Amino acid sequence: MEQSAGDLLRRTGLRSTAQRRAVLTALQGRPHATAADLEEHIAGAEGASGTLSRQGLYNVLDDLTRAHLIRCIEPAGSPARFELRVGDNHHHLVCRTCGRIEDVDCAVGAAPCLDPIQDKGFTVDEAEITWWGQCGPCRSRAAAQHS
Amino acid sequence: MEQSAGDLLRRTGLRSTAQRRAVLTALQGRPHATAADLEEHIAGAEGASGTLSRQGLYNVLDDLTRAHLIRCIEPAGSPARFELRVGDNHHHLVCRTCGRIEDVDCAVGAAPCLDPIQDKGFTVDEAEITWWGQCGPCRSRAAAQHS
DNA sequence: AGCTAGATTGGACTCAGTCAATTCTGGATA
DNA sequence: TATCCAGAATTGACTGAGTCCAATCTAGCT
Repeated sequence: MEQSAGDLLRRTGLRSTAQRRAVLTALQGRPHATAADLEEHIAGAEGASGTLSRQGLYNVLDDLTRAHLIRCIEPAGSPARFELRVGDNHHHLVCRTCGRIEDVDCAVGAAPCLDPIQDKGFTVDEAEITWWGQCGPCRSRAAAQHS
Repeated sequence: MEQSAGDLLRRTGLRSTAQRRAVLTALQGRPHATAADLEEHIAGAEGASGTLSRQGLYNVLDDLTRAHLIRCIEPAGSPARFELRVGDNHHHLVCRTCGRIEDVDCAVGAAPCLDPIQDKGFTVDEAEITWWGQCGPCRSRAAAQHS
């Protein structure tokens, strides 16, 4: 795991540093983590290198994003969130009540929404879709107190 | 215009205050304005009430948003932006280079993207689409210096 | 004209992220 | 395997955007 993160980095021409490996590892099983989530997890991680400065974290996230190893999403009202899934044209469902985020696969290319009806002279390179609503648990909780 | 803003407010059960009327008026012809844009415009407006505190501005924007008189969008990397167009299911094109935002009409209900393929138990009430790319002028400018 | 719930103000504060100068280190080279 | 240096990390001050709270004001009902 550590090894594969290192390979991944080297393959994309980035140096394999403890900090970058730690961020990649922390993101596994922690989809949509915020910078604060990662900072906390890495600081509390047992094992060798358990430190990473705030600035360092932002640098790493920026480097990995530009290398397309991770993706950054910023739903309204939330700090930036990061995920390992890249290049699969997936989108997001966000719960207005608890902020939970779920991935949603979307047909690539075929869906009309991926091509704006009027492109207004823009060269479009990405379509980002966010569905807003309420997740099951929050809906149940709201119904239970039927006020 | 002042009058119609007042009517609009009263019709939705909100008090017609100088500050709220000023914000609604400022938003006409200023689509996708940020809070700072509005603050500056209102402070510099000739006519009677040219003041509005920062907190007041955010309160007004919040009130108007909850009354569905305006809509708030927050493209990644940009402060919140406000617009008068509501309830018409339109979406946005954003230029990665200059930040310009254009409205794009989208087929209501019919487009597959408006219904997530997997809803993961969510009750979805809004689909928000942002197309990212480069606008015509920025593309020309970039091509001109063909570096 | 008076009253009061609702609206606005001012000022301190938080949160997320950035800048700049210095120090450190991965990994290519000799 | 030791050296070197461009790329990476650290520290700490700083900014921008928005929020909190307590005091004051006012739209519009009576």
